[in-house]
Amino acid sequence: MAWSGRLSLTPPTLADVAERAGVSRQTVSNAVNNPELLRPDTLARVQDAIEELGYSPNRAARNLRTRASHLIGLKFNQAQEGTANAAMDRFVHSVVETAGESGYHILLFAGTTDDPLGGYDDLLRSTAVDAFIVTDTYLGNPQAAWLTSRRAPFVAFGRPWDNPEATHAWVDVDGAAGAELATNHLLDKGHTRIAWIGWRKDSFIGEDRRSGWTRAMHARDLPTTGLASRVEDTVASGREAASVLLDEARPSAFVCASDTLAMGVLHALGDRGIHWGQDIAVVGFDDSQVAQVVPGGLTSVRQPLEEVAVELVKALEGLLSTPPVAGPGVLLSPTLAVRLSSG
Amino acid sequence: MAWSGRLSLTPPTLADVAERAGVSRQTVSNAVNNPELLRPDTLARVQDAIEELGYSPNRAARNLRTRASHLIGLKFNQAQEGTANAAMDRFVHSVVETAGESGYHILLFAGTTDDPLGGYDDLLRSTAVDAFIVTDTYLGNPQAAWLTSRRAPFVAFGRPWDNPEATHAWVDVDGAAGAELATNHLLDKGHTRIAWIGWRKDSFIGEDRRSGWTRAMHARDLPTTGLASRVEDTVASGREAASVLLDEARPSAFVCASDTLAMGVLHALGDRGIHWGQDIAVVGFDDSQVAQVVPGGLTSVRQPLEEVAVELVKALEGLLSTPPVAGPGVLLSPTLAVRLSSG
DNA sequence: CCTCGCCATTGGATCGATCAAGAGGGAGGG
DNA sequence: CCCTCCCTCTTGATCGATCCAATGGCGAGG
Repeated sequence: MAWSGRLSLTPPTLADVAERAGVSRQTVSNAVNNPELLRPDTLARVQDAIEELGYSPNRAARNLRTRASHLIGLKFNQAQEGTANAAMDRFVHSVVETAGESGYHILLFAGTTDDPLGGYDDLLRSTAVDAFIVTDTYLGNPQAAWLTSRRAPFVAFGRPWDNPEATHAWVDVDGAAGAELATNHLLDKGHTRIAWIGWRKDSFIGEDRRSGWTRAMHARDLPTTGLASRVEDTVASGREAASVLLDEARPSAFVCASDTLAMGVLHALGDRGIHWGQDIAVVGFDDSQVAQVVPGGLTSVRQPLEEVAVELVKALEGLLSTPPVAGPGVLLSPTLAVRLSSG
Repeated sequence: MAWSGRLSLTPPTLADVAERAGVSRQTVSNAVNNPELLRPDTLARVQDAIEELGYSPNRAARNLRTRASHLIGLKFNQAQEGTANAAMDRFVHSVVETAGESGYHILLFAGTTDDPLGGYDDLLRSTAVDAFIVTDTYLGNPQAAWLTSRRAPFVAFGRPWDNPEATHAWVDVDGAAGAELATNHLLDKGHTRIAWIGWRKDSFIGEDRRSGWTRAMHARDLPTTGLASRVEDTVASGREAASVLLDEARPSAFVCASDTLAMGVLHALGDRGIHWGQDIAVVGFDDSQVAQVVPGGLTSVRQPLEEVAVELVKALEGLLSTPPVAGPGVLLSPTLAVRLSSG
């Protein structure tokens, strides 16, 4: 606090504290970083001086010497307009909070989808960040491989689908388990003809989630043929797919790979004057804000993003410790937020 | 690129480049920061060396010497669960992108609502950031005053409602104009009994938006008495308020201070079997994802967050230049995203 | 041909912290 | 009584960039 009132605009340095406390610079440094090395009375004296001067170590100087910035790079991907996938918001918040507790801050940088490596290179070379958190591990995304080749420490939110040999740390949510959870929820309610609306076949995540639906259906000896549709992740596609399925397969419930698609289903049901929730059940995926506020509420699979953040930070701490500890992948289980759309 | 293949894990330094190019360190520094000072042939030689070695200036060292980190602090506030206000997502993305173009990165830190100053102090004292972007300028938030007293450079997204004397830079969106836009849109469609559902009276922002509705109504000599309700920003409150208004005031349209409240209205209309859009029009505020994907779409006032980001960064650049240039406040106009809920 | 002035370029000091050794003093063992 | 060891604290060097003042070379003018 103190220095803010002084005329000089430069914050106090370690040397200032040392002088005031009548000790050497190194002793002040130890008081901050290795208090157990000091005699209790000396420690107290130094801490008093720190308090009086309002001293806080200069990060740039510390970073320069220790070759660590305590910053974690995260590319901020904006949610697509017109979709319901607002997971980034919750995820980023969790990461910021968890990382903060471990002494790390999050540095955001912009990313364009057409240049997936943009930004990483510069931050890495200028040693601006200690590590990265990589989020979009969609098919063919070269980030992980590239970062590995650069020996850059990073942790991925998302499995390395296209490369089972990948050795980097990752954390993911079991999408199949989520879809299974949703399907079983509907099965328990007595539904037998449960349709699936998911993403196009080239999406590993979509196929993973779909497999959960298949698994749950087959476990009860129920057929899945003709009950699945794979489309783009837009409301319009979901609506269209639902419409076709309603005509051709007469399902009594829908499980969707995203809340966006689920909204499309609600739309299609509304078109026909069908009361969703009562007549036909719908379950979405991601527990977006949309699921939460749509009248009645949309039952949706909720990813444990807070846990994901905790695991990511834990993995990062392992990577950045000496010697680095590369943990294996972590797979977390989602939960189901039950609302009126499933009856 | 080159150094990634070397055995040594330390990136090349300015001295390495200097040696390779056969010039002094200062010349390399100039090649990077003041190329116009060098003779063209020298510049080319140095740039070649930089390229060959894959050199990028070490940020910590640069930050230490120049006393600037080129980082902007931003407290990341998570959207409330169960509300539709996902503006943070769009806003942060815009800021990250705009700041990036000016050579700044965004450093996120966590904030708890009960300790509004948490995080600021530490970042400021450790000179981790050059400036802050402050977003939640709700009533009684001490951030702005506190930062001013610390002489910390910052720009606010939001007017200093409770202190007209405040001299800091700010950027805001004209909420009154937004509500007026929405109301006029409905008036043009022939509605005359247009209700308002807004926030509690102690919200400056809420009262500002409300004034736009009043202004538009009065401009056409239409009454507003009995047509307004002020509640908490939740779906349930909006639903309840709409229900009461429907019984007591019989409006043919609703203008709401948020998409969350508008969703409550849709809910109330659904309860009564009223077809929103056709029978009764509804307009929300913020153009959240919810407004975009709800069946038919919710007409909503859209804040020009991209422009806001541009103005914020512009103001920051002024503040951080030497000498600092403190711009006045900037007030931007929102637009209206028209969808089916308004007919 | 020599001197002056200008501009590109150089070498040393510096930012503020931590690292790596080393110094001083008291306790314990021979 | 002396020596060793340990514990606490100090001193000088260092991280890699930029600032500052000074040097060198070159062309123009006398």
